[in-house]
Amino acid sequence: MPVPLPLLGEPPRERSDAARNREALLCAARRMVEADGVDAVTMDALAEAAGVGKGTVFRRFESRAGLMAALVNDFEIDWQQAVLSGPPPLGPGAPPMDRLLAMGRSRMELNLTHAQLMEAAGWQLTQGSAADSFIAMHTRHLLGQLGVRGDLQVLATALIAPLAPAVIQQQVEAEGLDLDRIHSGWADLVGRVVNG
Amino acid sequence: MPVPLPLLGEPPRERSDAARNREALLCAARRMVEADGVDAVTMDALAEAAGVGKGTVFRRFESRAGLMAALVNDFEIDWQQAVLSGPPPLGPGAPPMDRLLAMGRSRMELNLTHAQLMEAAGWQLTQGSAADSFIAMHTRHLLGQLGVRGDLQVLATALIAPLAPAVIQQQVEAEGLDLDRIHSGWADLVGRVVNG
DNA sequence: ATTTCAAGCGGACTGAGGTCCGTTTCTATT
DNA sequence: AATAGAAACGGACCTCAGTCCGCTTGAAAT
Repeated sequence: MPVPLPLLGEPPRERSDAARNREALLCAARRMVEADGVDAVTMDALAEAAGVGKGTVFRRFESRAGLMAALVNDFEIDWQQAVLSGPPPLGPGAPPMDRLLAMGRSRMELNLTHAQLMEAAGWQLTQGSAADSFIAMHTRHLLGQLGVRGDLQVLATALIAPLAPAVIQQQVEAEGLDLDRIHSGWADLVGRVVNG
Repeated sequence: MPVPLPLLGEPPRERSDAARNREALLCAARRMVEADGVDAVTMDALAEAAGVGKGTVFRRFESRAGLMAALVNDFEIDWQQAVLSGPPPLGPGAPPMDRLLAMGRSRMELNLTHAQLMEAAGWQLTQGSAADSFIAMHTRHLLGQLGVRGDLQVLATALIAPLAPAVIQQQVEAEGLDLDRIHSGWADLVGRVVNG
């Protein structure tokens, strides 16, 4: 019988009860975040809200940070889709510079909106994981199209660093700047890099 | 009698036992960090090592992050001194561009060396506190001297962001880049900004 | 339908950060 | 030297992330 036949290295597929619990946990977590904020999501409370044991929560998500990363992942997927195949200027079709500036703006907004969640996700996602890797790649790609010469890997990393949730949040909430101004400054920076 | 006389708003001076305990705690903490790393510094262990109660630790430093911030503060003071009145090119006397590049290099090294400590200090210091404020101010000042036009506050923040401990650490430990390369890339960025 | 057993489950338990409050100690004043 | 009261102290106590292990269950094979 043509069973899914476990391909080399593929995890052997999730059991149905496991899948059900994972969904229940994610749903409950989203509800709790929406209702009472990120801090209200304790692992015990989440387990109870989802009607499972605490051990199950950790089995599914490893840690609190892992859970938060899973929540952030939804937005991340959408955003990557928008960049890869959404409408211009964020998506393909617009001139590279327009796309780069749109990416910066869009990322600032995303990072500001979900700053708390991303903070709670910690290293699991904020730094060093697939998300950052994707942005760096894309930025590098656009810089290349714009004819920028130099160490594009390091340059791209440097250009996205100011978009980090903590940096944006600091500027908005402590220094009282608005996103327009921050984006203008960043656009200025990008402009100088491209025309340097 | 010429008592210190409490100047308006000055905190009323620390009691002698409090000062003694603060020193004992900081010493013990430094020893523990050196001996077994940042993670080994638990509040209970620290209290016992310093021979005080746990409540005292929290009275002095508010939180674990606050304690770590106090430890980082030592290095921070030294660094700020070096920038303000140390030998060139980091200190005054060298051309602004030399100073700026030296600042970047020096800060990268500092942030990489104490990445764990700074991470543990969290928002207390990594973002939004006096330390960042000082660097931003200084960067802005140098950019001004270099004749850079534009929103210097935002521009300075953007230029400093890639020096953040997490960013440097990520590049060195996960991407395998060395500090020379990272600094070259950053210098390139700065050069483009100044000559843009 | 029955068997088998890996995967999943739950909740008691541990360890660490942070709080509280009754007790002790410093210091200013008389 | 005695006194008063504010500041500091200490450690029991609370919450919450994370672990462990004996029990249960889903699904593949007979």
